[in-house]
Amino acid sequence: MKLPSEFYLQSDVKKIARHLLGKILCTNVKGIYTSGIISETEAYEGKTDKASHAWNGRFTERTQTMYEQGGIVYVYLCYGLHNMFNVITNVKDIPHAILIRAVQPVEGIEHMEARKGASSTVKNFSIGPGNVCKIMGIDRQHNGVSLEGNNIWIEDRKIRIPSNHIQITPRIGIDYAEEDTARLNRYVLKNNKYYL
DNA sequence: TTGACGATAGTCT
DNA sequence: GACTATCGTCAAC
Repeated sequence: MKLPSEFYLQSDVKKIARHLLGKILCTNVKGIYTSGIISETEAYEGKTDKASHAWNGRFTERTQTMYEQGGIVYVYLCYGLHNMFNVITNVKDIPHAILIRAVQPVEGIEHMEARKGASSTVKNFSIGPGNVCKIMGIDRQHNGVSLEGNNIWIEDRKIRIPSNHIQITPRIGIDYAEEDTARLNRYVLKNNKYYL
């Protein structure tokens, strides 16, 4: 059921981002198991993408995770308080990443509610990259963790997403990226109450 | 060593 | 719809 490591090694990060829709993101943090269907992703195309932390080959202590081989997790802090969860793809030294922006809660919903301190019926309960991390229990301790391990992984439960249920749009929240802001790298599951 | 700023979310009008 | 909390990172000094 777990996605094989080959899935993350593919070279087309946009294609992977599209195929992640409908997959199940699972976490087991501090003995608590939760899972959700991935319903929104964004692809970041490494060195050639100004919106990426690794643009133009930028390499720092923080971004070194992105240069590892695909199949690991990249988590970092934004605005001083929000964790962002990314899946690293492609082979070593190609810093491709996919930001998970939204999920649809499946298992362990009561634990998600406890983590967030709110009912799952509230608007935006699981929408937005910061919220995804919060309800799934993901934080910066998980940076660099393998998706083949038993803390965070992604399963294929054979949920088929018809291509006409996928909406492709420009990415958001990256106005600083100049011309790359307009790239159509965002994939959203349509007809789904768990998306905006 | 320091300062400017961000792949946001929640709150208040 | 606008406003701001809040701090790790990074690049410049």
